[in-house]
Amino acid sequence: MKDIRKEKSNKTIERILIAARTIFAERGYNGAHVDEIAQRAGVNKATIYYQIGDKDTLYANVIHQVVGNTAQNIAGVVAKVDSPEEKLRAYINCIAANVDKNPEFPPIMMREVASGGATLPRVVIEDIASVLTILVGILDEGRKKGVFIETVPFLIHMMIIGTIIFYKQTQPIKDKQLWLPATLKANDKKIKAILGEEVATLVLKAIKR
Amino acid sequence: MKDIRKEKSNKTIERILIAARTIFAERGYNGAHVDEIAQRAGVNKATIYYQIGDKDTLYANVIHQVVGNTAQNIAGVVAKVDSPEEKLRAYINCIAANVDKNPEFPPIMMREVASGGATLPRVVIEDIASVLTILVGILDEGRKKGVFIETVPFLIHMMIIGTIIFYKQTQPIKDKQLWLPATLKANDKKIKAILGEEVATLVLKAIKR
DNA sequence: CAGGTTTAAATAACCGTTTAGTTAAATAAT
DNA sequence: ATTATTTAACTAAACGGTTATTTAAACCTG
Repeated sequence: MKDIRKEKSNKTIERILIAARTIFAERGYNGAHVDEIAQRAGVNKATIYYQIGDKDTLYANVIHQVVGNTAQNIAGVVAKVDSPEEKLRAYINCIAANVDKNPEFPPIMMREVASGGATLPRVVIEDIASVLTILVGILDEGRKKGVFIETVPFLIHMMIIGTIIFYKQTQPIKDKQLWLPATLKANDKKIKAILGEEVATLVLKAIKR
Repeated sequence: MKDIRKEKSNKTIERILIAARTIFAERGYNGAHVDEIAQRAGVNKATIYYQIGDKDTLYANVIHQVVGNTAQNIAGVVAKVDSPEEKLRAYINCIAANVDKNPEFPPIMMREVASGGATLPRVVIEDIASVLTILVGILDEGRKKGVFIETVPFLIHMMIIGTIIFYKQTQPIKDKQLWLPATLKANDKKIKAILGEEVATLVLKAIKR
């Protein structure tokens, strides 16, 4: 027996969270206005306060939804393959796929990092830590087996995530501008679909013994 | 015949710009309050409007000061060496050095990218384009000489700048947190001084034929 | 009608910008 | 040289628009 009221309010909450995610991603925390989120969600502003709470709480919900699932995905995907190379490929591809599915991830994460992670909820920080731990395991195993050189895991992770996020987020900026030489716009389309593979190839080549 | 008033106002403008740079970097455009900048600079709020103009103008001044000089630096440094490998090393090291000298660069650039570069002044965009053009030249020459593989220059640039900026900006966050495994904190100090070299080595290894 | 849900309207704090006025240095007039 | 006038630099206070949050009334829905 399903409670229709609950369903309705669930739908309302859903709509609010989707609108909030979009607008927080577009304008950042301070640039996003509750009025605009309400309008976008098609609800009255007060409904947000009734269903979710104040702006901080709303933002925490959004960031948890956006960043939260990535960690478990990675753990699952990496466990499915054997060699360190394959694991690293899976790791990178999984991040790229998640960014792809979640266009709000890059801007939100960027602004979060830019402000020193001051507002990052504990949960999210733990997610990131667990992802990092997985990478350390992969790199360590590869080094022990003699297939990877000695590396600084934290730097490698920043290389992976920095490359993916920056590329994804600057792509639209580049496309909108007419100022750059044709050489740059050339090999563009063919990458879009396989950014993860491209990055994986580069990183693997960089750290292979 | 020296005009004491002029000297005084120059010092005032300087103080305002320094304060503004710090606070815009810390909090972003919307999070930065003119009141706080004035307080930090030790001047009355209205002085900012008298000497510089409104918040937009103030921000444009800051971003120009922070991003402006990097482009010319790179061009100069790259021209000094010969082989594509050396040129790329110089390119990467120059960016790293600039980020090092300019701690406000990462957060400001990140937020700028996050918001789709909507507020980037024309001048800054031209700077970035000229830097990209230099990289295209290096990669092209390397490929023609058979020392580099075929690459997507835009992706390589995002790899370089993404890695450096993300690493620099996440370092303090990481250090403040106690949650992560000791393995991660290990090889840390020895990198800090030579981040540029480290990134250059990785990128070169990745794109060498 | 009774409960949860949504809404329009009100509130209050905040923050960018302006204004009107003060201080003091530089220049002109006596 | 002393006084008067102009000008640059700065300041305190206020203005006005914006925006997060609250309130109380209307609205469903069972």
